[in-house]
Amino acid sequence: MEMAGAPGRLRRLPSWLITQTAVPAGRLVGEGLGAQRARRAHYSVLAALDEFGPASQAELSRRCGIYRSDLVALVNEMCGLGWVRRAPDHDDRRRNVITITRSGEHQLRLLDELLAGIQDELLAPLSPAEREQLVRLLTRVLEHHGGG
Amino acid sequence: MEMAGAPGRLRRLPSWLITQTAVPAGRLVGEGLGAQRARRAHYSVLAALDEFGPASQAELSRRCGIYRSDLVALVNEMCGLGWVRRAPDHDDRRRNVITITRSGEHQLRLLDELLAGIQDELLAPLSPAEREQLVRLLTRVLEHHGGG
DNA sequence: CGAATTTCAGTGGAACTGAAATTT
DNA sequence: CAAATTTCAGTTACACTGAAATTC
Repeated sequence: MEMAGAPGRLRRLPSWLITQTAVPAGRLVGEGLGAQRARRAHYSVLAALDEFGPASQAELSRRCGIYRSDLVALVNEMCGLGWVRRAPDHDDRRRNVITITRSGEHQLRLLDELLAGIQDELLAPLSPAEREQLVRLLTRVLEHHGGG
Repeated sequence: MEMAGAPGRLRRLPSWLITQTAVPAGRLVGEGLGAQRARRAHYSVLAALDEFGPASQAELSRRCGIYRSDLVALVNEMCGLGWVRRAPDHDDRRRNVITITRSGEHQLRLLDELLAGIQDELLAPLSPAEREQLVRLLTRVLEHHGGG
């Protein structure tokens, strides 16, 4: 929403700046992905499968920071959209093996380009050097809190 | 949750870093405030009332970036906790005037100290100069997207 | 009349918890 | 037996929408 004249206490509070910047970030990404019938978690799973190959839902959970419980419905959706396949793992029958499809790979490339444009929009006021600096700082904060 | 080995596509994506850093930020703030029976929005409203004086709910909505609809329940809670008072505005009978109480001012100071400690925890890996740099970069991004 | 304010009743994605069933 | 995996059934804070009633 449009915010006018927030209190100085908030404007100077790093945690507030981070969560508040996450609002337009999430909105831009959500709108962009939504136009391709996708959400953030979909992209994360596609990226993990593309980078690390077929994986169990538990592994996807760890790689993507998505709860195992939430992954069930997510993989259901992605199967329905034809982006991944779910098959039982015959070596460990507790597991499912999730595999990206051709269609999923195509979707991933498409979302890559879409998201690149969204980064430009989100970080419009920053120079390339400043964008890198922001990425470096956030990466260190995130790694410190169990993200790495 | 614990995340291990996220895909490079995600780790390099600024929008992902921002929304992902917002998770520990929101968790730390939520836990800290929760110990004082407070939430983020409570602090925002107290800060706005302290800095700008008594205000209508619509003004608080604009200042804090909280929807007018959500402010109703919020102010109800804060009245119940004794942090603010709600009174009809006799000059404009559409409005309520929300005023911070002594107890609310005391609570605000308490939350100020609590949140200062949480910033230290959140930004632990960054030097003071780097924290300022992060604040400057995020401020510019936020102002560009209607936050200022 | 149009516009602003308060309020109620919702939706929807996201983060998170607890537990049951199965298998290792 | 303990530990891991999948799945289901929730909860909670948050961002957001739509509309009614009242007043300016």
